[in-house]
Amino acid sequence: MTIQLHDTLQGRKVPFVPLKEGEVTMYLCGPTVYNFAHIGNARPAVVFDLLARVLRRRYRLTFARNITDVDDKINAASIETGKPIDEITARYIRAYNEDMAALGVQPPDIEPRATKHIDVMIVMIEKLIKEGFAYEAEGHVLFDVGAYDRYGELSKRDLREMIAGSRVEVAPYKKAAQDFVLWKPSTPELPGWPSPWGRGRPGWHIECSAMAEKHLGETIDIHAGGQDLVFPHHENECAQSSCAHGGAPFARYWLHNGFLSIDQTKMSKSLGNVLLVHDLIKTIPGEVIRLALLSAHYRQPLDWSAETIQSARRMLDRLYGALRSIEVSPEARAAAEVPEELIAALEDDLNTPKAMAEFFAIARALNKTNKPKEMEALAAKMYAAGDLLGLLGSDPDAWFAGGAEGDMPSAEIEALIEKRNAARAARDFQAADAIRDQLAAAGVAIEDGPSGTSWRRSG
RNA sequence: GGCUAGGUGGCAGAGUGGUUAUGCAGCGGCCUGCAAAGCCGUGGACGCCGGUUCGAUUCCGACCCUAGCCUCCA
Repeated sequence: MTIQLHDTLQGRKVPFVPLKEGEVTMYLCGPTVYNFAHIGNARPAVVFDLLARVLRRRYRLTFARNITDVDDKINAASIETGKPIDEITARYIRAYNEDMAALGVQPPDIEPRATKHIDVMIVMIEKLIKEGFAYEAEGHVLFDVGAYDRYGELSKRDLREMIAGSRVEVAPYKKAAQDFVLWKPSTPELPGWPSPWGRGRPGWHIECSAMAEKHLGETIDIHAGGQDLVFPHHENECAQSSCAHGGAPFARYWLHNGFLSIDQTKMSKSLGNVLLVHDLIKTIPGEVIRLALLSAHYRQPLDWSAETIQSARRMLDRLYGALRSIEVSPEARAAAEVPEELIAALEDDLNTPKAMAEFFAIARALNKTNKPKEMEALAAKMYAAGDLLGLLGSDPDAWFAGGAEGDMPSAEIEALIEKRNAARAARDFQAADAIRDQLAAAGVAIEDGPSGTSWRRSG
């Protein structure tokens, strides 16, 4: 079975066949580094990290995720804080990578920065002007949408309707309202680079086109990002790249993740409900956030709430619970393979809910058996599945010990359990239950099993 | 207004032209000193109205509702 992916351009799920056999190129629109990443930013990072892991099983993947480090929002942040632009971008690039790492996101193969690719952008813009797809006007260079007859194909928009419905005031130097900026002039205070059109800076869309071309070639296999980038960002990238490359397709598969809402409402600064990953990971294990983001299919909308988090935590409780007190030798772990059904689910347009159902099926099989060898093999299988999904990276006991904030130190808990077990051995159940109540009051739940008593912070 | 996605059991969330999603919660049982965890069993669903069909939650059409985009935004 070939991998199936939903392509936005074709509007349906299609078999994935890379351009070059055995090799895949993928580009994901990364962050604009003017602030910490919020939970909505984390969704594409996590989702397409998983896709990268799935693709790497079969192909040699080159995965690029850019960093936009020249942008009006960054300039605004600099003016607002009085801090130099470099300091701001360096800070948030580092924070972004730390935050994503906490969510189990593996670093991409290439992390190109816009400011390091100005020369490539200028070459591309020159080419677009030369070929008649762009024009210069008052220090700006604009893409001439009218010169490209396939504009609107990706976002399924009719150009005429867009002009009619345009709500933006059209700059006087534009030939047409929908023409977009490739290059714009900078004032002396703002970042700028010399160019044939004077000192200036690139427009947003050209960055991705230029960086994708430089690192992945003229036609890339997969271009991914959030649904809201389809228009105008990806439509414009598509137009620029295709026109600069003699009509060659820019991306062969366009993947877009659905939107994330917070308590059923749109996340926005004005509502004050923007949740930063940086803050969330202070109280919620990164693994919980990752699983929560993967708990719905990537193209579906996902609502983020206390319940979403709780639910992901419970799922991990169950998975870790199955693995508790099972020793897995390195040999067993090396021999273990991810179950085919789970891989099949992921290869079917990244059906993570189905994959999780398969994951739970192994957990159930493991809970059911009491044959040591089988248990070890199943546990090893779970760890293999966890490696693919970017989950189960902790030791099970550590997971339960750290599940929630507790004011009782682990050593004290262990001591009380020992005391309670002594009481149980003496059949003094009243004393034993009193200790259990005491632990429960401190947020610690205990479980008596055949191999002794285990505990967890229940939160 | 236009475009694009959706509307599934108490909640989250897959999937399918007729047969168990899965997780959490509920109920019954086993296990346990009692619990918990686990296991077994169980109830409960496909927005509304038509159409196609032996049969539709699944296909087709209309309608209602929701979200995103159309302006910076993952």
